[in-house]
Amino acid sequence: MNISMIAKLAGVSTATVSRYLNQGYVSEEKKQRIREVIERTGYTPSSSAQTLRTGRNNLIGIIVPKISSESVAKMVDGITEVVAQSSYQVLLANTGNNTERELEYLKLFRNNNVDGVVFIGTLMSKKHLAIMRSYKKPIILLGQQEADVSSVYFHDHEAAVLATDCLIRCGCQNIAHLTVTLRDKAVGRERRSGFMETLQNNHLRIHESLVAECAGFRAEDGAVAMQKILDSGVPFDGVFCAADIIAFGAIDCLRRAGISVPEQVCVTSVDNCHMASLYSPRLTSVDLSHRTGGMEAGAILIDQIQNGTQAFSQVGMQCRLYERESTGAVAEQSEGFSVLS
Amino acid sequence: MNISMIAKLAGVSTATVSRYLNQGYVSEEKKQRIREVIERTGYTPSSSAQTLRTGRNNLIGIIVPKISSESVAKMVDGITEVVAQSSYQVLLANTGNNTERELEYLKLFRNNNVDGVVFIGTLMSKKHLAIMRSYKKPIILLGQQEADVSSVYFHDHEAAVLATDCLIRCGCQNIAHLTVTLRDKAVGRERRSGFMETLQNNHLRIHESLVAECAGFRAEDGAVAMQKILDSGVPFDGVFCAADIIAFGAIDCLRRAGISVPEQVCVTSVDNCHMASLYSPRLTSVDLSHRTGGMEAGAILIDQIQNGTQAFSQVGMQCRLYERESTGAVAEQSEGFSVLS
DNA sequence: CTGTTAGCGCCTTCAA
DNA sequence: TTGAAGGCGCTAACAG
Repeated sequence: MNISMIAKLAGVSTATVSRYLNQGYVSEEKKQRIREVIERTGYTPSSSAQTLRTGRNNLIGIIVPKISSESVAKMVDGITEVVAQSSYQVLLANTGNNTERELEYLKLFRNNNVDGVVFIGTLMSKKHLAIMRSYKKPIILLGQQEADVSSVYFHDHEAAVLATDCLIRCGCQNIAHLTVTLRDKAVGRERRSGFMETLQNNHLRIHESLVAECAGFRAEDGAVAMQKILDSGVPFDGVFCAADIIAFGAIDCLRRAGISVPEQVCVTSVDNCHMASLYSPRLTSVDLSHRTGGMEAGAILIDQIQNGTQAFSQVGMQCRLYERESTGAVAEQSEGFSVLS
Repeated sequence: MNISMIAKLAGVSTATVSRYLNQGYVSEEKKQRIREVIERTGYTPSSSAQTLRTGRNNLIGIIVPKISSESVAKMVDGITEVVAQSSYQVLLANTGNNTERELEYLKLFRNNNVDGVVFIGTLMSKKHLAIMRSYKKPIILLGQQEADVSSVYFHDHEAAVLATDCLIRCGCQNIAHLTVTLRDKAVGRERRSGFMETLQNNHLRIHESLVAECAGFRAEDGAVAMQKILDSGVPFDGVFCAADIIAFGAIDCLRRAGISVPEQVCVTSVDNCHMASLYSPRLTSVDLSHRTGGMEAGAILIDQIQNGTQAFSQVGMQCRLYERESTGAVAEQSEGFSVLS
């Protein structure tokens, strides 16, 4: 079933059907006939033919490091929500944290396939930036901020400030930090600098032994790092963790060591993942608006595709602190199980 | 840059270049020349032209209810891993638990776009089944089992048996169950029937007031249902929850009621989500192999596409019980934070 | 082993 | 307002 069949059945030319389908320079009478035939036959134009002819694919590509990461899934959820309201569809490339594959998909998408790309980046190499800066198609970097690349980023530095500040307000004097690799600009560098800066602004000492780098993004990595700090023997009364999952590991480690949260040590982190409000103790954490960030990135991308504006835009998302039990706060009325309280 | 440019530069015909790109009925000498030109120019064939010509799209569609659900994300992760090893790419449709949209995407994919579909279903209506059974293209149902539709499903019934049996082995005599809507065959009907059957086989009484249906898949829904059972006043010493997230809500509710897990009440559930081994108490849960199920579905689909075998295949995934603190078990050596023990 | 050729289905001038 | 016609880039006979 193709356009010429429809044309024949409706007694018009293929050009008229095509106009009907697109712009609409068609008399009311013929419109009726065409509409009727299309409904009766259930005809849908071939997207590959349309693409071949117009060069437009109606496809956007998303490159993610790991779809089974909660924050990544939230961002993708946001993107798909926005995209679903347009005529675009989403091509998903899940690289499994493999940097080489990221580059491959970046190239693959550029050469063919898609009208635009959302790239959820973690470790940005020179190669990544080179490709992105010379990309022929609209591309939005999501979750990281880099010069000369349109990006939707999260306020990692500010989030760390909020989380650290919260510890200080709780009376913590000796604050530890569980960080991640500095090669990750957002989670590593930005959050660490927010932490450092806040301590300095409050004239608190930064003890080297109280900063430990986690080997990865697993709870176990957080527990190992926490243990390392415990082993150092330097006393502390607060811990700022670079991510919730690390905080869970850290709290677990503290529990095993017989240290209670928040009575002896307060804990904060960043991400406000789903379990943060369910864990025991409920975790004080900073929400970065991952889902909204995804929506924003999707909207900007579609706008760039449709208006051909390659203008750089850098958008930072709001972040917000949720104070919970791990810093001694009581659960808010609005969240958790208010039904029961 | 198209195939005829390459042909001209290499001094051969387009057909030869095409053969080089596909089957390869080309002399060694011309192969060399073509390879050289392609590398120099960075040429990639236009996938839309290929699709138009061959009818093959090299695209598979995945329809999911909610990408930000952990189990769904795991399945998608599995699918993408398998698909990445082929020449196919993945089109993701995230319906946001909207049944109408599921049907729309099912049709959209059928009419155009894709060579095959993996459908992660939850609530299967007559319409769903009708469309799937008359689908012109290979389609795999993932996570549910239905007659006349190729499917990769999880052993929900058996998982419930394992989880319930575990409670009985722990000495529980009055076991409650937090279930979900029976319209969800896998999570609702199958898990409930596994629970019922196990009680009967063990000559244990099923008390109506000890079975409560959760309004949804949120921790809060689990907490509300648990509270309803508490309010009934009927004593119980074990709870089997239809899903981990429900169990977290239930445990939270019990904690607020001053009931300790596992000392007074043992808790088990199904999903073995990431937090199950991190929660406090660590949650005894049955793993359904979501990720492996995704890989299986992807592999079967690609096989069906490539071999044209529309033969039905029904594959059930393995399930496995992980006994943890919520039923009084000590953490296994192999999981959790063995580094610290 | 290689080149010529005829479309795949659609959109888009151009002329009417 | 409409129809005729060319061609997007590629593949698969077919003939050599």
